[in-house]
Amino acid sequence: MPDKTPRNCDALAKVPEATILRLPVYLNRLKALRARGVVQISSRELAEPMNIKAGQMRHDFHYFGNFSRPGRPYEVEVLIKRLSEIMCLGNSTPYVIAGAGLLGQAIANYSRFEDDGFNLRGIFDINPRILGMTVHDLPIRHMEEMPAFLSSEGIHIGAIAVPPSAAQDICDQMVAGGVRGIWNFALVDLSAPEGVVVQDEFLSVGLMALNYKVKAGMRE
Amino acid sequence: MPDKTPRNCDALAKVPEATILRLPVYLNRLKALRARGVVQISSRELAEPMNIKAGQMRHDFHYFGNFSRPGRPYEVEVLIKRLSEIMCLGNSTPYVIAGAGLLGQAIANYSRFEDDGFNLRGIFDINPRILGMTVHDLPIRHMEEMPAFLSSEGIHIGAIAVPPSAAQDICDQMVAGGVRGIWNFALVDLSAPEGVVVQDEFLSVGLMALNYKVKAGMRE
DNA sequence: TAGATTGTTAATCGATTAACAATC
DNA sequence: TAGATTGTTAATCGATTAACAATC
Repeated sequence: MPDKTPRNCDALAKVPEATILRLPVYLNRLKALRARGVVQISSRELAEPMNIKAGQMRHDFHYFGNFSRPGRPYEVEVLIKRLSEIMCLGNSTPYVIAGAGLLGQAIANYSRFEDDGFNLRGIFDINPRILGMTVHDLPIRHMEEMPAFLSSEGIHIGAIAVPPSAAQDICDQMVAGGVRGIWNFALVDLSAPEGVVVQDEFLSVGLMALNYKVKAGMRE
Repeated sequence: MPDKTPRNCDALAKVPEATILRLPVYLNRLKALRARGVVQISSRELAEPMNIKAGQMRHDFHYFGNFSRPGRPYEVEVLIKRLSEIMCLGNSTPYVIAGAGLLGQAIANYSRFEDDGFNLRGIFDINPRILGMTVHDLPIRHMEEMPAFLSSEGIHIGAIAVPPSAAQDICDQMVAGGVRGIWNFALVDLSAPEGVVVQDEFLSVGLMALNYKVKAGMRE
């Protein structure tokens, strides 16, 4: 069985968006299983607790070559390694947070991101009362320092956790500092130049969708 | 032009999941426009800043009848009203938060949810050092009180912002208290009985997907 | 009228599911 | 062998896009 392209981060092209969004879910689950001491697992045992069909998961894997051999279960460790490569989580990825309010601090202290290969390098705000205070072992710096900081540290990912009214300005500053990916928690549609990825994390969308499904379900 | 079904919350059935997830995005945008004093707007002006095609948005609207008349632009106020009805955001919806850490507090203080018709009624934790402290004008109560509180207040929606190891237990308690929709921030796959909706809000999925898109894009 | 807009259907595109050969 | 599993393709299903009639 000849090994198919693509092994790792060289993938892309025809990999569906929907698959890309499921890979992190698989990875999370696999890490939880590894922590419980699970070494081998079948596609059914892996997929079904996530409410995903085993065949769909195998189909997703198939975009990236072979993860096992027919008849043999998956090795948890192998899957974690392969999926981490595919998701480009190999070397530590530095990022910053703009906004040191409760949400910014919650993100900063969410240690799980570090297990996944992300490394918080700076957190910024404009509130003089909290400047210099420490969050997750980092001093809160003034927002004015951010663009130069981003350039000198070579950081390409930034999270925006500021009020909507300030978000576009912060976005522009991040882009000026060389950021290529913006994780946006502010409830505004940011405009960013071609080549900069904006990933919206609109929490109220999830809450509204949940509410809809609950109320729709209660009528049936 | 006879008015089509369904006017409001009676929709469902054949409305695609993808459409349901876009309605809150439209609603957010419309509220921002209203705040800026915009009264009328065309589908193009409304959709394109959200990176959504005007035709797709009209197609989405079409599941719920007519929002304007051919040749006439949309009235911002009318759209907000109609979309709010469709999303069942009419009367205030009570909810609770389990976990009063940074993330739980961030959710509690995210005032936007109130504009959207949600009403935080309780926040629970087990850490004795923070019990009784006030978050968003509510005392932090002990988790043991939660099921009875949920029943007596008739609350159907709960957010889980506790460590993954505690999440399934909290989920079970919420279900016991009558919750029908769980907004899950803990990185575990919860199992809940038929009829209970679990909406996962796995932040690390968004960060990993962003990282992938950035690194994939940088190679091209 | 001429240009622009919404409502609506048909055509295209993409994602999921089903099925099964190859393998253990 | 018999039963179970992965890899892989084809068939189905659902969502997006294109196109245009009706209307202003």
